[in-house]
Amino acid sequence: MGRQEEEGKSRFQAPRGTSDVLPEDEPYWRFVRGTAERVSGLFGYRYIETPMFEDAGVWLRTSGEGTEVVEKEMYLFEDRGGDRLALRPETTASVCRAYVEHGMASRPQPVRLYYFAQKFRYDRPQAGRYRQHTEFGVEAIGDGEAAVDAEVIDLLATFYQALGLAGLSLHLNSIGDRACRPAYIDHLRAYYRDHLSQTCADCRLRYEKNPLRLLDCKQTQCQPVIAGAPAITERLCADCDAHFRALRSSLEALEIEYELDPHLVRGLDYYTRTVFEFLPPEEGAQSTVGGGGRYDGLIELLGGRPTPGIGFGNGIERTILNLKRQKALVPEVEAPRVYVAHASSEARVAALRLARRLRDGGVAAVLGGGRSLKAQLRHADALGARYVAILGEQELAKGEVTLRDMRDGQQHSVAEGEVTAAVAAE
RNA sequence: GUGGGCGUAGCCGAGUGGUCUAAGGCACCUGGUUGUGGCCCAGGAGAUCGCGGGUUCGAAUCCCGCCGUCCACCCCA
Repeated sequence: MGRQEEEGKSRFQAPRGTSDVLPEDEPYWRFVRGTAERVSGLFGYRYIETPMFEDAGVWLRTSGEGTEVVEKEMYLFEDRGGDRLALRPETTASVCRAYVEHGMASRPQPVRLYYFAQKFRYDRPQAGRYRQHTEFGVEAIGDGEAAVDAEVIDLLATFYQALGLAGLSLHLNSIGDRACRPAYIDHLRAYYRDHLSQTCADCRLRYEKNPLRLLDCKQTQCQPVIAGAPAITERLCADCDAHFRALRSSLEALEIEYELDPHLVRGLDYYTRTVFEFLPPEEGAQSTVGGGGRYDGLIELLGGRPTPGIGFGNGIERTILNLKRQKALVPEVEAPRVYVAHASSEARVAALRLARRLRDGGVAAVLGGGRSLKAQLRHADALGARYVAILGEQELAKGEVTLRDMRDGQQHSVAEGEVTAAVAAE
């Protein structure tokens, strides 16, 4: 940033990995957000908003030391008072912090929350991956039943359906809990110990730091090793196994198709049992549109009583990317209904007043002027205005307005007081 | 963080060492007489050729660094 200031030459640009949402994209954002709110409401979820930055400990303590998010992707800073803060890299921990802080354990359980939030990660950008992105997410805290897992997945599937996004596939896995995962990891390590020489360099690191990730490696040389690796779903403890079975039968009852993916692992350490992702049909690395899972130990890590929870995050930029790819139709944002033109400078004030009057009547009106009537009509056309109200000497003299219908070019005189009604019809 | 591609007006894009004080299209503005859109016609404005340095008599065109972007890895939404 200092560069531009020092040199005083380059123009400013949005920081790497960030972007501006321009009016052309507004319809998409409006549609996606509106749909998210509507579907969340249908499922009884209430809106929550947490700060964009908080005590870095919220994430340092919960996300896991070996994870990328904590190790190198957080925007960490110290404020003027010396507090160690971080830009929100992940929303679940924030929401859980709020749950604990506001004593939500004393509300009817589970507490169902949804949010629209920006997240920040210092990552190398590419298509579908940004340093700032927006997420629609949901958390159901306080109920460990598999039925809630199914509900959360159903909510996300309903959201996609309402958007008209087709062809997404749901990948599902269970990664066990504190009772059975450590034993599984031991098994996995034992298996890999004999195969490390056949794996890629990254996998040798994963073996040490994040063994579950071994299963997710895409290197071809590692595939045979992965294929022979023990599956966690075959080593779940009785409780986790029962939970996973209950979830699957719930999904089947809801007729939600899923694909069991024993290699599905999520990036944060706090996940337990259920993990899932929705993937679009297209190829590409940055493909996951939405994903989530259960986090039964997270509230405790944040100082609350042991409380189960489950949620998902859905990337809005990726959602919109997919809507565009599928050429989905999204509702257009309405063009102004009336363009108020004035044909003489004497009529300027009258135009101002007419515009005000229209708006008072709930009609969207854009004020023209400052150029020829021809130019104003051209302008009105470019804006897509349905009507042009013309005020000039003639109209002023009679207290009327010439109202032009831009669809067919028909125009007629209307008394000034009747313009709103004339234009509002239909 | 690693490897690679790309970077010419708001957008698309020609031009790859001199004829470039940079083509064309879209968009924008004005006009085509006297108060009227969309088509057409004419005109206009708009370019530090991403930024900085170097090579050369001469660079948008070659080299280096930086920035940005895209692709793959990594990671994830």
